[in-house]
Amino acid sequence: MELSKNYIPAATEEKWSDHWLSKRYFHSRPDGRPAYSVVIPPPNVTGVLHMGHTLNETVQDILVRKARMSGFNACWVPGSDHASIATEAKVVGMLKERGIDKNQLTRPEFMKYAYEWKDKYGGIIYEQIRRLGCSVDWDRVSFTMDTDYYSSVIGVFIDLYKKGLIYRGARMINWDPQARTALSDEEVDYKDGEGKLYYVNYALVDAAGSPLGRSVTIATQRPETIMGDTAICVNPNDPRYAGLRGMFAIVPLVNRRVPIIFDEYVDPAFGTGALKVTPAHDINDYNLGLKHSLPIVDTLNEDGTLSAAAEVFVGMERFAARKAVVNQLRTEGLIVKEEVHMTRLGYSQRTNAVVEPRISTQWFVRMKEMAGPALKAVTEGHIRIHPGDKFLATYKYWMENVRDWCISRQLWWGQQIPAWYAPDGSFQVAATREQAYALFVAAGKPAFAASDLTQDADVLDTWFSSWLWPIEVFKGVSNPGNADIRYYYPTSVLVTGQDIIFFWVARMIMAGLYYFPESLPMEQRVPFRDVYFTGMVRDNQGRKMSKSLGNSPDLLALIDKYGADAVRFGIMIASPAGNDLLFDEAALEQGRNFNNKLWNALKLVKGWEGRLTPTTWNGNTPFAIQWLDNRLHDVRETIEQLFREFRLSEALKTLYSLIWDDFCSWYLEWVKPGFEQPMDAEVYRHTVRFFEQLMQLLHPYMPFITEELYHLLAGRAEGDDLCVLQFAATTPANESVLAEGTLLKDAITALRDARNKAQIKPKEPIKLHIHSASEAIFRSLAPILSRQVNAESIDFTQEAIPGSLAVVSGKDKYYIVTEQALDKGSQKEDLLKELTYLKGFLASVNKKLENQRFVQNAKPEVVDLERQKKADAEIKIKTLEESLSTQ
RNA sequence: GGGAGUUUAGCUCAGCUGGUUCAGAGCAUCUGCCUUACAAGCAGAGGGUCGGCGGUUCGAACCCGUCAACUCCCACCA
Repeated sequence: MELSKNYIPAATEEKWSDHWLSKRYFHSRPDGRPAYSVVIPPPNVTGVLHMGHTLNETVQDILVRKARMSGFNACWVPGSDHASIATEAKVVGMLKERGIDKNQLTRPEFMKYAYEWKDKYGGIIYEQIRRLGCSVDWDRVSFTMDTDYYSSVIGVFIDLYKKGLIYRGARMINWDPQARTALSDEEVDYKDGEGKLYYVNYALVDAAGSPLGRSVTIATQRPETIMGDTAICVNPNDPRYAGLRGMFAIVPLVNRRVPIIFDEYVDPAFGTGALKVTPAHDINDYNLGLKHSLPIVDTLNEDGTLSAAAEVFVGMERFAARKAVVNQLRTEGLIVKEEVHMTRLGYSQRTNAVVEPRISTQWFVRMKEMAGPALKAVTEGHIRIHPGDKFLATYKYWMENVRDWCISRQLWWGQQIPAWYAPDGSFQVAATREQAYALFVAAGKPAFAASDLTQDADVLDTWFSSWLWPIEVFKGVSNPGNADIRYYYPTSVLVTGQDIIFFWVARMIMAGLYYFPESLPMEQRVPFRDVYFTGMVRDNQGRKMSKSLGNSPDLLALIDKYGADAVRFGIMIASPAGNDLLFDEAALEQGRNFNNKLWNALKLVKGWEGRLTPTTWNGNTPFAIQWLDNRLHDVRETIEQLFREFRLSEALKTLYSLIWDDFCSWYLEWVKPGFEQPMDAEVYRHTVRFFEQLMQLLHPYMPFITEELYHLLAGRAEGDDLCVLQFAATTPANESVLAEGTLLKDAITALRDARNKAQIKPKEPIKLHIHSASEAIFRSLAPILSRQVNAESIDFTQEAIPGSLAVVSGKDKYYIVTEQALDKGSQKEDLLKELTYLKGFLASVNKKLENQRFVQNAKPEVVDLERQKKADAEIKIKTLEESLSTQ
């Protein structure tokens, strides 16, 4: 079989992707094994996967594949989120391009376009997930607007409403007067700009309305809202205004008499310390109004012109009205000062119009009741957050300072709120018109027909559907108690971004605790046992990835260029848990190079296959095999520990080094036969076995190339595929074999370095004399050592060899004898440098040991350690001095 | 404005309960090699006052205080 020069990912990846799929390896059904279930954080249905997703998906696939190979029934549920805001914005944009205005469409017409859009673009993310090698169960694809899912969301809304956990309340929304629509917070861009602060005099009157000949000055940026003022507010602790108690002010232009109210909300240091209160046009004013029972005068129309309630300048556009009001106030001599003031204004992403804050009635979920148990689930350890407790503080802060959740959105794409309004404005919450009407009937004979009811126009916040995700993907809401939900819930681990800890993670915990009865133990109600937070992916300059910067790479292009395994490697190798990841293509190159390294190792090993010779070692296992065998045991235990701690990047680094250094650089060189020499059959058999084990360990990270190599290494029976090959139990390594390996590697490195520095040519053989307390060990290692340092002979000595080049490594001394003229200069220099360092080191250790307070206070084992260091340093110094004496 | 986090070699990061065989790894750099798997490679090497200052301690990258820079989430003050 001819193997190509380099590894070519494309064909391999498609082949295995298809094979795994046809074998249905990733399809899961409840059985006798323990479950390991993961639900994908559903990406936006119309989006493409960005590097943040790639990181999350890769982490999940690593965990899932590892579990699948470790005796678990692994189930990874894929899916997508209808993402009401983002998707609706895209659909509206698409319609605009076609010359269609959303406002001209009926709701069903719009929904038809939206579903068309979803069907067209929704598949892109699934293709990306497949190309990345994600081992998801394709039979379980879920979507937050699926029929069952939709009705589950509605059902939960109705249930919460019945329990009094959902209520209607006021909230300031962002209004776009040009588009005549409400905007989500995400659709508002804030820009700093220069504004003007106008200082306006309000005349004061007494309770009877008689002028007092005094006035109060307020500062405002929005004089056009003056006509909506319903109070003046000052701080009760502000001595300047203490005398105003019981007085009233006259609102200019409209001459409305409004009370002076006192509230600590007002900052005496800002402006004049007196605030005009306009409940209809500012959320803080609105809250003040609620607190002090003030009337609301809404002076603006939907299109941003002044309404009849303004009384003056009715119909004028708001900014024109501002100028007009200012002029009028100036004319009346009421403006005492104007000053420039830096301010931030919100602009609509859709029309670039300045956003107008507007009070509106919205639906809210009470959070206090739900936050308590959700906090407890984490603080009591029923859910463990990784890494460490880095995000615990954030979570606690959120749960303890929770605000009620506004769940209505002024959009069409989403689950429409199941509230039905009668012509008189009263309403009932029910799944259908008929059920709602029945409720009206039950409440008393209504004077209207069912057909007169209108459904609430708003839809629910996307998070109000995604908080049910870990339950409803297993049909836990729509078909309670079914086999899947009983087997797979709670899920094993949630992998997601730290930025949605509150939006999503906390709310899923709330939903799980709310949905499953309190009679069950907490650990059966929580949606997941572990949460693993990934950081944000940034570009290599630390900037956030964004479309406008154009620094967000196209995942499929990266896979085409480097291969999926290299992309996975690159994104994982420098991905500290919970920290931001600075994405750099250099890491992907490293991944590609690693692929190639594996490929070349395979070529080497396969080259031996054709010329095997019967083994000659008669039960004496060669050291190289003993050593790598134990290295594998050692690393496997390390890897298991790292996985338990979710330190996946560390685990990959460990594997990278095991494969590149231990296996390729050391082991393969140690067992490699001489030029044109045959390969020992037993050594070959072990080598293939080691290679398989390495591929198995690496498989969760780099599934394609490992599967490919597993099959190229040997013929496999049907169904013998790496992705389902079960790990053997780990056993501890033999420490003394590992120590001998270290000794051997150190000796080789030291001798090669000495050869380099003395400019002994690689082909020039040397005679080696070793002076070591570990002579027996060196004797057994001599065959490897001599080949690796090109020594034609190895002898053991008790004293320095005259005319040789001395090398010191640890406590051992080596003397190199060669025909070639030696350049001992740099070698001697090295020895002297080492000697200086050791003497300094010894001095510091001595100083410490002479310090009575150290000897008395430090732990005995620490003192012993210092004494050991002293003894070792003294031996090494003696060794060095002896060696130097021959130079 | 409130909360949280980060700061260790040129870059990305390890460093577990404080103890100079812990100042480390990878990448990049430099030197020598087209050595019979691999130049996308091999063999080596150099490189850091652990953000600044102060404190606790026999001893601090690690604990405490303070300052600075950067980041994220929330709120956005007339």
